[in-house]
Amino acid sequence: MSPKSKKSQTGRFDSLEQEVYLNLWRTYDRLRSFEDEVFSPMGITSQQYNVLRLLVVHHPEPMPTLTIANRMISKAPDITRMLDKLESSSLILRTRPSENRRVVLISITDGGLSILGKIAEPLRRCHSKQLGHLSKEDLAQLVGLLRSARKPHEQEKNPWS
Amino acid sequence: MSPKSKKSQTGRFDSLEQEVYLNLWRTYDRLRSFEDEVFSPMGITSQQYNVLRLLVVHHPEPMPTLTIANRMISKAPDITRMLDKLESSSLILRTRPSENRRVVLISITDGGLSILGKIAEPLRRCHSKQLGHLSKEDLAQLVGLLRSARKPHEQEKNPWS
DNA sequence: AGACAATAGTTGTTTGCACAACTATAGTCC
DNA sequence: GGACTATAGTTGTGCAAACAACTATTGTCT
Repeated sequence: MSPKSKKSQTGRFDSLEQEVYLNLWRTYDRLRSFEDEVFSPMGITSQQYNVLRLLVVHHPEPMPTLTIANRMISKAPDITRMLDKLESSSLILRTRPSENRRVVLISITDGGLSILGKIAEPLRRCHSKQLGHLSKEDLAQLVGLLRSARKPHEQEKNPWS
Repeated sequence: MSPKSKKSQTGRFDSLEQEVYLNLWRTYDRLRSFEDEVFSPMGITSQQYNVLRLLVVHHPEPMPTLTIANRMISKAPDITRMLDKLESSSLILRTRPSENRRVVLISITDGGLSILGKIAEPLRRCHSKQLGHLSKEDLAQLVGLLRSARKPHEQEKNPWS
């Protein structure tokens, strides 16, 4: 057996794929901490922020609960309790239409809109702290690679695919 | 105001940096679910697997608790309880040396080594399912971009920088 | 030697995440 | 039109993560 056996290709990783995955994990973890600094003083989590953001895009149309869950960045089996919190802080409103009493429609309130307004600027600064050191070309390339990395794992007709 | 105002550059994102971050999050989340399928049948989490992996690299030398915590991929404020679980499944061993009774040295047991052996092959398959569809060039480029993305946020003398 | 600071882990508590089982409402098909 | 299936949310439970406060041990300084 030469010194060039199976594992020597990537140093301390078992495969190039593993190296990518672990780098992805690490990078996500490092960058996430910056976002947390923006959201936690406002009393919301990044997942909750994402719900509000989805609602703004559709505003003034409301969205059904599970439609929101499916469009979340990270999947949300706990959507009900999450909306509970947003509702109790009066950032969203729930209504159950009489035409179809199965669905629960969610809409954003003025309070919700106002929080988004207050967050916008600090969040922009946060993203620039996270990644502002990369060139536009690198950023664009990174988006492209990430997209093709997860492509086979996204279902059709999903906004992320 | 032309239709090409501030936000039109990236469609539904506020900035290119945000687009990268959200893509990073989404991609990490999609790929993670595959790993979970490998680890949970073995009764460990991916973080616990990582502890074992660090220990193997140093084996047969033991490692102090906080050294492990610092080398983890995602930071681990909960390291004690995590090691508790590994200890109660007899995958690691704790010793408190009499020369310095502040530190707790952790070493991997035969049971721990054996679990790693059993996981190796399914994990390799998992990584290939996650990212096997990308070319070696794309993978290498992705690692490079991820590394430079988090570079300013890693401290010196950290194995991830 | 005694006070103070630094190091190394542990524990308390709260909050978030995941999976599965459950309830309620609406549509379908003899 | 009553049984069956599909859809839309909700709840129960257990485990993992985050942050801060705490204990124990060692090193330092006068």
